[in-house]
Amino acid sequence: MNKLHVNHNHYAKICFLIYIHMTMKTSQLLLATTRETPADAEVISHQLMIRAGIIRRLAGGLYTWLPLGVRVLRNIEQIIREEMNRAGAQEVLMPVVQPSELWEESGRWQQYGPELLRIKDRHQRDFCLGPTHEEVITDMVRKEIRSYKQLPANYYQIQTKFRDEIRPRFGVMRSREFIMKDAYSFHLNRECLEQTYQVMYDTYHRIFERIGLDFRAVQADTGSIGGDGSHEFHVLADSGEDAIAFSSASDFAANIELAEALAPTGPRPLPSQALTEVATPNIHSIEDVCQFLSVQASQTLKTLLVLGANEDNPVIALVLRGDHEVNDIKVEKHPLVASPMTFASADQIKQVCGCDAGSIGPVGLTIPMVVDRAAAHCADFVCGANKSGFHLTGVNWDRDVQPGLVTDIRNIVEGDPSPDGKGEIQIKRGIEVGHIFQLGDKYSKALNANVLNEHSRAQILEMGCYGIGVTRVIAAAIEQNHDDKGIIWPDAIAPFQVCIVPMQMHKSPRVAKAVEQLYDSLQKQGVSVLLDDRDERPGVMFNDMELIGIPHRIVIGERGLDQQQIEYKHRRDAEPQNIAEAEFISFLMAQLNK
RNA sequence: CGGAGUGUGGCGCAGCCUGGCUAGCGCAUCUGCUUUGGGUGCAGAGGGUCGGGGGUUCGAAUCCCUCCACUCCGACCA
Repeated sequence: MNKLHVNHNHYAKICFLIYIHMTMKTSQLLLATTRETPADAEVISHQLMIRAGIIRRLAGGLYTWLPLGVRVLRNIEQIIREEMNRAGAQEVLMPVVQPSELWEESGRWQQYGPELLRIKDRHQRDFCLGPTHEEVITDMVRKEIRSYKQLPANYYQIQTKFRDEIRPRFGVMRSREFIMKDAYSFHLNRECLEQTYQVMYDTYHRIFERIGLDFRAVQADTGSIGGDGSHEFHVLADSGEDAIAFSSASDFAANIELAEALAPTGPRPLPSQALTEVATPNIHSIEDVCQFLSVQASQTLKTLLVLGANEDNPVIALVLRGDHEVNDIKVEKHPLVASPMTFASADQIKQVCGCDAGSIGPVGLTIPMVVDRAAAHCADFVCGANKSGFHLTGVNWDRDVQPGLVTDIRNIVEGDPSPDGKGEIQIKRGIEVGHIFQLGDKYSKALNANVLNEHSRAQILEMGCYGIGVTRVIAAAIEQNHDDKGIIWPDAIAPFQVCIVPMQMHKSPRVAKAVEQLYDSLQKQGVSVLLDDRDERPGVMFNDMELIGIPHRIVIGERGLDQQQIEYKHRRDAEPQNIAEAEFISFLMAQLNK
């Protein structure tokens, strides 16, 4: 009995807290809207976040979240928490500041560049601000998890990260400090990892669907972090920094860096021209060559010299069609080429080819040559003559030069066949908001994270890691949902679901009474409401509410009350509609549950 | 890292080249009036060591030196 009573009080207290959090009057809220667009904000989401009073810049790549912004953040975090918990993950919270020892154990203290912000404490001990938490979580697991019976396990946190970006820009889209949900799973074997990976893949779909974003999961490169399977989750937006290749006919989607460029179909055309050397004084770039010789870029070949992976072949030639771009990720995977891909110096070029960069070509080269599939399919092409100021025309493989190693080393382009054999490639831009990896044993091995298996043998764990850029999701949501008046929040993450804009409330007791009544009953229904109780002109209030993107707007004025009506308009509607006062609450609840 | 640029009330800018009254303007803020279904109008007020330091000069926001901060562009040329 006593216990129940206590619980009841506790429950009432929680309700009260939520109550306060849900509703608000503008007179109590830091509504920091501005009429003018900041000069340094380049993308629309950054401009609107500042104008709507969501963030303020403190220093380069560092932002303060104002009350309105925090409400959006919390909404997103809540969705993520619910879905992660539902997927069986457990929440933890790890330090932002991390000791160098762990990073030395994993080898990343040396590997990471200046992006890792290193600091010393008063005892001159080395620390860093965590750009990610593989080391810390692996350390936790190796200390806490002893038995295979405790596996699999998935731990996540929602926490601040710091990466000292070369050039922070676009507001919170590429900031130095940002909030991330990162999760790390641990398994006895790869099959188990793959299962959890699939669960996370599905969970991410649920999360981004609930937030209300138009997104795609795409196959991605595993990057420097290592491992096998990886998907990126991209919000589609023209301002996105990443290019994604889609098939027009199937659900194939991959980061442009990873999508395989297939060989052109059909046999290579037969030679029809004679090999000719032409003088091309001061002509270097493909563009110049095309203009000078009146040929298409696709009829030319460019030859790049990069450093080799071993001393036997210090310089390697890469041959691509003039209109194609080299893909350094693909190139670095080639056994002959040094990783990271590094261009040969001018001196090395001179030594190997006997000419300047700009006149290099495959004909007569004695170093190993890696030829792109599309380049290998060209006939009667133009290329450098390995003689400064000269090019060759009418060049043909086999007849004039052996193609050597033919493979895929370029970026896929629009119109290429889809790698899965269905349809053509289309390219769209996306904002990366999530990334999931099968890490394997990279960190668990380095940090010796093992458990005893059923045979009482120590066994290194398999790991997966799963990130969501929480703050970036907000910017991406705005990029995707705005108009010339401001933000249009998806309902699930809006700082308030509903706003009430009263007309002349401070002069009309009748309006004031109707407004208070509605505000109270919506509060009781658990609706998150913002009441604009400022003594401002209607235009000011309308503009502010539209700028900050509240999805549902209620207007109460003498005019409507005379006819027992209340005005409703969704942020996306062109025109408001008048609803009978008596039915208004049920009407609104129906709108909210749409 | 390379290149370009900026720093003047809370924000956005003018003034600087050609040194000289009391450093201006717009927005925002405060007061009063006005107005009230789409950023209204009028009047008034507060708020600045002109990024820091040094120098030239009778006199420096302005010219010179130096330091700092920030922003933008570039980092595949073949």
